[in-house]
Amino acid sequence: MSRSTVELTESEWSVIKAVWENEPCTAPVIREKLFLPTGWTYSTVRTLMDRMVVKGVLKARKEGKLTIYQSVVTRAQAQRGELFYTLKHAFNGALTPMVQCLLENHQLDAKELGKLESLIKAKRKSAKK
Amino acid sequence: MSRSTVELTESEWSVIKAVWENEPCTAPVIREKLFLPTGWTYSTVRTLMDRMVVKGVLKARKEGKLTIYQSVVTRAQAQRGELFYTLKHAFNGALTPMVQCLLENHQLDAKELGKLESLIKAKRKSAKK
DNA sequence: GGATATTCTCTACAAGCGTAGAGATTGTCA
DNA sequence: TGACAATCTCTACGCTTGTAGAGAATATCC
Repeated sequence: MSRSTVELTESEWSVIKAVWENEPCTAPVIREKLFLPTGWTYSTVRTLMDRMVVKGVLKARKEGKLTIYQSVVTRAQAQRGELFYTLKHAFNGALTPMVQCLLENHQLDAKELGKLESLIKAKRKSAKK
Repeated sequence: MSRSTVELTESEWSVIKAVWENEPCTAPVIREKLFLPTGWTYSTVRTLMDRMVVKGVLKARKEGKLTIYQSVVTRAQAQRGELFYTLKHAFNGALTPMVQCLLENHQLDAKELGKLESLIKAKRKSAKK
């Protein structure tokens, strides 16, 4: 697990999500996918992607005149990074208040609540041994 | 509830936490509190705080030559902002996977698990009616 | 009333980020 | 072989953020 916490901006989140769903892929493909929600030009998308390569969250290789991009950071890694950033800064590392905040400000149906309960049960079991 | 989602940078989190614990207070007090963890100079802290006033997360009033600061955004609001940002971007709004990620990457003792369970139970009860 | 300490104001600067245009290359098809 | 179309490269510019110094204003104490 190569860590060292990933930090992504809002725009970078848009890009990397599109990459995850289309990789390996070129910048024009990503621009295409993001055009409706963002309206970004090719230049914008390309700049974003190249900066993400520098940051190490994407990698690029040349194939003829095309540049092919792939993710370096997995979705799970990025999620962890974001979530633990929040846990640390907003909740001083305390998990329970975080979950509490989540529950208090979000509508959940019985089904989802049940799912959460079984997650906890499973966790309890795995922790025991 | 005055909302419209708050966004704070890492530095701003440090500042506002210190403010919550000391308000109403002056910039030198905050600088004092943050000096050990950050090493920031007075100028740095002051600039940060004034920018936060412009953003509307702090407010300032003059009292003689002193400037007294107070928070505008509550801890709960800031936590919600941060948490829902993460929920939206990293988890596409899906709460269960978010909690799952949390549980999978964090050590929890039986006591904490129990607490989480009772949170869920309480939620279920309040949702029912 | 001058020396010291405290706090303030103003200005600055480099890096990061959001956004994009201009023009060069290259591939393709009539 | 020339006209389009697709893609790339390079450059830029304004805003935000992290960080802070220089010097003015004010209070304080001998």
